[in-house]
Order: sequence, then structure tokens, then C-alpha cells
Amino acid sequence: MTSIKPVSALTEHLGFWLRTVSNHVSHAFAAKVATQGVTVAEWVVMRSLYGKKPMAPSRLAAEIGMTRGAITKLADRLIAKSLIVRRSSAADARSQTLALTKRGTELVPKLAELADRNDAEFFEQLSGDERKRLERLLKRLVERCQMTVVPID
Amino acid sequence: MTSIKPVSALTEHLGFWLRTVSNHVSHAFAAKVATQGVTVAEWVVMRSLYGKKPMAPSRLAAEIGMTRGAITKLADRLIAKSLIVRRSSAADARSQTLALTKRGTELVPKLAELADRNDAEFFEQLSGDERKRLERLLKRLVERCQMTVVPID
DNA sequence: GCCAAGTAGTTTCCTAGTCAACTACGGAGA
DNA sequence: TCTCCGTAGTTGACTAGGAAACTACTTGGC
Repeated sequence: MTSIKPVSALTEHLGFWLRTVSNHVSHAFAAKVATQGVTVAEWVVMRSLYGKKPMAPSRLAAEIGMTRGAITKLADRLIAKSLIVRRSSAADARSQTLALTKRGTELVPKLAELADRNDAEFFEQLSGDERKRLERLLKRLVERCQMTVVPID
Repeated sequence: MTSIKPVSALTEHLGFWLRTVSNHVSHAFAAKVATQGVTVAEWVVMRSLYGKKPMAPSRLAAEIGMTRGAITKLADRLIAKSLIVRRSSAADARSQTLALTKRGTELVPKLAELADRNDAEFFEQLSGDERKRLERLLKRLVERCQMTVVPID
């Protein structure tokens, strides 16, 4: 018989609680943006393009921490929905730029509103003071652990 | 020309920072358990079976917040690695149980050790006091928002 | 005892990523 | 100028999960 050593429970790790909360918040947000026909990753891309000059897919990939392959497919989907356009560069035939369409540009504020509401929905369970503290702790971890890149999944 | 209204940045939401930290911690953990040939989801299943009586897949699904379909496939993978066994119930031909094999049982403490180390690696960036505070804030959110289920993805 | 409804698990189709191979282009050196 | 290397983007194979249809079995009502 194999002996059962006492090992730490899943719930003894801070990472567990972090993941629990993060997933709930993200799922709720995913459901909200889904009503506008977009995914969270698509929102991140759109927000990243908003109010900026047309941007190379590879730059976008680096900024939001996805592979170039993923950006190709994500861009295809957004183009299919007429939310962005892809243009190839005149100067360098290898490279392209992505930019929001009028429709895409108009959608961003609506999605931002949903993001605001989602955040409020969860974090208004905390006092203003607690929210500040949570933010400070999270940002401290980001800084000290050098978590540089925007999270998608 | 479509006007560019000022909208909130991605980084203005607490959910964003939560997701950033959570994803980094989870990815680092995924890399660690990958050295032992398992995924995070597989670890969660194995830990859930550890030190318990054989358990029905559907029960497991409920506990860890996955669909039954996902558990079927996950169990198939763990069986292929000889880490769990599937047995059909004598009493009810519809139902089965999953249980760790000897090898699976022996692997759990190793994985738990990796989980401990992963948590330490990140959260030792905070003081003991800060860790306590973070934990309290997260658990408060879990409670108030009724986040009942173990997170996987 | 039989049928209807419900339950357990599986399967299929779909989505959305990764990774790595591939194509096409540009640029620098012999 | 040609060649070789690096870079931009695409593609295909693969992974992991969800949703819902499907199969097989049980059970409760008549």
C-alpha cells in the first residue's frame, strides 16, 4: 500500500485564490463582451488599436503577449466582422498594418463601458480602501516579478 | 472621421492586474508540473483524488468546475500515463470511479512540492503581512461574489 | 412488468490558442 | 549582382476545453 503523506491542499496556495477570482472576473467579462459579438482577446486588440496609428501585427503580438500566428487568426476574425482592416505597407511588402474601422472605433467605447461595469460589479464588494490596497499589492507583484506583458488567456 | 472618445485603459481595471498576476503564476506553475509530464488540470484532478476514496467522474467534474466531457478526456490522458485507473461500478452499470494508481499516488507529493515552491517564488516578493492581506482580500471576494468552484483555466 | 423520464459517461463539432515549418521579401557583403 | 541571412506574416498539425447530441442504464409511476 502506498502511504498517503500529508501534502498541501490546493486552497493553501495564494495562486489558487488568485486564479479563482481572476477566472470568475474574466468569465463574467467574456459573457458581457460576447453580447457585442467579440471575445476578450478581440477586445484587447481593439483597445490596443484605439486612438493609435495603424500598427504592425508583430508589434501588436509583442504588446499583448500572443504569438504572431495567433494575431493572424485573430485579425482574420476581426476583419470578417468588419471591425478592423489590414493594409500592406507600401514601403516594405513584407509588412502590414492593422487599424480599426469606423465600426470598430465606434464599438470600443461600448466595450470599455462593459469593462468598467464588470470591474465595478466585482470590486465594489470591497471598500475603496481595500481596492486601493489590492491594486497596490498586485502592482507590486507585477513589478517585482517583472510581469511585463498583457495577459490574454 | 469617427471621434475618439476618451475610454478607460486596459490597465485601469483591477481585473486586468489580477489576470496579469494570475496568468504569470499559473504559467510558471504549468512549466514546473510539465517537467513531471502533467498539466495543471491533471494536477488538480490528481490532488482531488489524493487520500480519498475512488470518485465518480461527474462528482469530480462538479468539484473542479469542468464539464463531464472534459473529465472523460482528462481521465483518458491520466490513464494513458498510468496515473489513475477507471473502474465501473458493480452496483450501477452507468457509473464509474476514478482513483490514483500507485504511481499517481507517489507523484502527488512531488507535484505538491512544486506548487509550494511556485507559490513561494512569487509571493515571497511580499512581506508576510502583505501576503495575509492579499489572501484576506481575495477570500473576501470569493465569498461575497459566491465563486464556488475550483478554477482550472 | 413496462414505459417514460432522468442520470452517467462519451462523442462530435467547434473555438482559440501554441509551435514550428513555410513563403515572400529586404538588405548587406563578396 | 547574386547570395545568404534575417524578418513579416501565414499555415498546418496539435492541444485543451465547452456545448450539445447521443448511448446505455436505472428508476418511478401506472
